[in-house]
Amino acid sequence: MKTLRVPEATVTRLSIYSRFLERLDRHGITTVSSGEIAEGVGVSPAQVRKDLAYFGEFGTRGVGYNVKDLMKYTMKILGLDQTWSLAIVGAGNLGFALCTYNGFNVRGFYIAAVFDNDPTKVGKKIGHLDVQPLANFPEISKSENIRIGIIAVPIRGAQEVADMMINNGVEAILNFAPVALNVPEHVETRNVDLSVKLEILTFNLGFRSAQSL
Amino acid sequence: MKTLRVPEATVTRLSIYSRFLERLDRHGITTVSSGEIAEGVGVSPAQVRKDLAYFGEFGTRGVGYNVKDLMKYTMKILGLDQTWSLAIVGAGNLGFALCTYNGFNVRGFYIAAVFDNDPTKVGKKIGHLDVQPLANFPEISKSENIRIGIIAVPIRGAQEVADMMINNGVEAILNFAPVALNVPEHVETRNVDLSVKLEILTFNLGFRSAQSL
DNA sequence: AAAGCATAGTTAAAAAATTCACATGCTTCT
DNA sequence: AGAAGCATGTGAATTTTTTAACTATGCTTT
Repeated sequence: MKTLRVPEATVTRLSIYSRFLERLDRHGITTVSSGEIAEGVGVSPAQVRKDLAYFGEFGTRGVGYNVKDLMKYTMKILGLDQTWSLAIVGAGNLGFALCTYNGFNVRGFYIAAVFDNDPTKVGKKIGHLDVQPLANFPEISKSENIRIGIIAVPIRGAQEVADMMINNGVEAILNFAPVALNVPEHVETRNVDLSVKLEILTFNLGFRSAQSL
Repeated sequence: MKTLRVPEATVTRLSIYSRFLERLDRHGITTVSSGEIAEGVGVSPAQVRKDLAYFGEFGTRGVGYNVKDLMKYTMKILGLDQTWSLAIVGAGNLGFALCTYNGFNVRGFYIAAVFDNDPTKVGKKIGHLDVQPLANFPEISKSENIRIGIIAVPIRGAQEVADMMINNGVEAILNFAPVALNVPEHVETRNVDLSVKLEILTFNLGFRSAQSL
């Protein structure tokens, strides 16, 4: 089998292209060129073509790409031709926001359950969900076929939650706690760190002044 | 002047190192090696040293780095030796979560104001803040010296909000709407896209199965 | 039907980022 | 004081990623 490592940056961009195509489709646009995609998402046309080339040939020379088709292909590649059930652990403000965030549903994610071990939160309603005690995780993750977990607890609890998830069959974790999780090799994790991007901005604001000295 | 472009990945990691050092410091640890930092944040020791080398020599050969000092240096480099006033536009769930998120204060960010033009939201309290109508942005951004704006509105409103921010002196924008903003060259923007990382996970879950066919 | 045009796909070159390996220099121990 | 040990800092090598240039192909128009 042809084993071709796909750069993570390519996957990231694919996700962005995919969303952009969705938007074009909603606007009734049927055809798009690599240049237009590039312009729309802020990369180079060559980059767009190169990224897509990892996965096949999706366009028509001289014409461009069929929006609907390419959208479907990209979603398929990203594994979004199925619905993924998610479990969120942590029903604080962040957990709450994630639960009510609409962007997930649109992309085929379904938040199946929210957990917290704070007794003042357990039982509270978030949208159509009741906040569950952590003790219910094994049962629910099984019945809902949870393969992806989201950690929205403070640093101190994050590793413990991760371990618990993994013990219950979770294969991938999206971690909002700013800490590197220690996980077995077969488990995928990615961190979302809300202040990193902000600090890139402050770095650049400062660096620019330094440059002009 | 020595002009040395610093890779964005380096800045990203610097932010992560910085937070890790903060944590070590809170635990009373005074000295740390590149290897320990690397282990703690999940990169290679050489990477840590290389990243730091862009900015100077902060360690002692044979010993390592002084935690407190390196923490201060990294924060200084990131521009966090001052308090940054932020304005959030969008008081939906995400805006709310961002307002109440504690991680920002810790790193020297201060949320000075929240805006929304939904009349049902204006005037509501989020923490100590009243949600302001967008019309108040010019006045408040001036009096609070807002240089960084956060966009937490849906796609459709994002560009308009960005334009408005820029017209009022905002120099950097953190954008949570999944769309590429069109901004003048002197304005820095970064997007935070909550579903991209999730889609990297689903890609990897699927790709792994594909590999083992 | 043929020619021209536009854009995808591909290969090669360039640039960027990471890793490697070692020389350097501080600290400690004898 | 000297030697040994250890971890930094750095220049070179490697790998990865991006950019650019080129080629091929399908559509449209004449």
